[in-house]
Amino acid sequence: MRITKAQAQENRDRVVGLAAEMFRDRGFDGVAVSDLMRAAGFTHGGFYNHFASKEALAAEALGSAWTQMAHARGRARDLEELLLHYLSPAARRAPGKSCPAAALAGEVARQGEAVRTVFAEGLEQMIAEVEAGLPPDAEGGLPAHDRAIGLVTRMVGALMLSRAVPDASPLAAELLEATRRGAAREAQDA
Amino acid sequence: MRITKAQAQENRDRVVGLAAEMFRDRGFDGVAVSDLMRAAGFTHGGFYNHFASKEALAAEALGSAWTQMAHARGRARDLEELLLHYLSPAARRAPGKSCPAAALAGEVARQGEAVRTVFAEGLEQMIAEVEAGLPPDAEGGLPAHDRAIGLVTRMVGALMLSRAVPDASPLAAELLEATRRGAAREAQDA
DNA sequence: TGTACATCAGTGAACGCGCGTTCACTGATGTAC
DNA sequence: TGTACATCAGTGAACGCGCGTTCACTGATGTAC
Repeated sequence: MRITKAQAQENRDRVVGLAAEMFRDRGFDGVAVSDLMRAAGFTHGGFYNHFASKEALAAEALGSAWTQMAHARGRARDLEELLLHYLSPAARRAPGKSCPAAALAGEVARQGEAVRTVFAEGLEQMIAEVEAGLPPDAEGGLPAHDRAIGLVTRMVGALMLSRAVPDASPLAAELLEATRRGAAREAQDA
Repeated sequence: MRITKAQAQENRDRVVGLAAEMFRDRGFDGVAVSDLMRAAGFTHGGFYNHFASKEALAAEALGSAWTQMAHARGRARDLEELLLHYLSPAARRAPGKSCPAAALAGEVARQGEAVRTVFAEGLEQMIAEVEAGLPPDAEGGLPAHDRAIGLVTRMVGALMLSRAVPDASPLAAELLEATRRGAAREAQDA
């Protein structure tokens, strides 16, 4: 049953990519190793040929999710367009294809150092990119770094809270829309 | 072994109160029914004399956590003092005694309707209280409700993200401090 | 280039463990008279 | 007020189940000659 080294690498990549999506959708605890391997088209026994543990995969999958997110950010022309996508009802409905922070921050806080470090790196990069898209500091205004942190915490908080509230609740949409208005204003004029 | 009705009610209350703290500290999945009952000084078998299921308790405990939080908010003299407590390193270190939203929003999104409804009610109340503490609308500024949502999403997002990042990471403190500065400014002048 | 053998990705059964929940039981409390 | 019995909060063993991880095995690939 041995297969090509290239094929093995491809299989491994598929598992990591699937994990990046499934973990965001259902949480780390919500995805069993056997679920994941079955989704990838394998039996669960082979998992440990590729990964030292489920937590080691979690760290890798989180990194992969951040990379995907960074690409999605790159596709937006400016901060306003980014906000529109980030805080869309579609993003709310599809955590698996959206921001890792909004989907996993709560669980990451209870994970080991490796996972948290990867989380911090991705978050730092997100803040830096948002900061780069901001208008220059106005006198009497806050420095761009503070403003970037304010925007990112608002984006993540709003998406997360909107998902926690019942789908039919007016709050679900309101959180996204109000944050979009408030954040867009900050993205334009300091 | 039967005990007084008053004693039984007291025992039940103790379990709910403990659950409110333990769930915030370790997440719903991180607290076993037997853990909880042992912490309350009982064996686990009696749990179902009081609660229909673990999820039913989760809904009640979340309500209890929100009530505690509302009392803590009431103790703050103004929005700025509230921010100072909410975004303090002490709050970061003690999720069990802090905001239910920051501790549980991610997991709540994957819970049943009952839990999510209780979550929405507590969040709505928090937004309303923050709104009541805001300065009146300035012309050309955003309405107070939008500003309140902006503040709450920032507070929750910042606390949550700060906890997800390694304790030693500069980001952990930076997220809290930058958000405190930015939010305090918004709490004062529109 | 061809042959012999070591490697190792994937298989599927098995492991120990902790989980949520159920249940027969106990005995002090609550209640009907 | 006193007595007889039903109630039910708490006990602790047991349930079925799914989890992360391990392991002996398979057989095509990779490698040494």
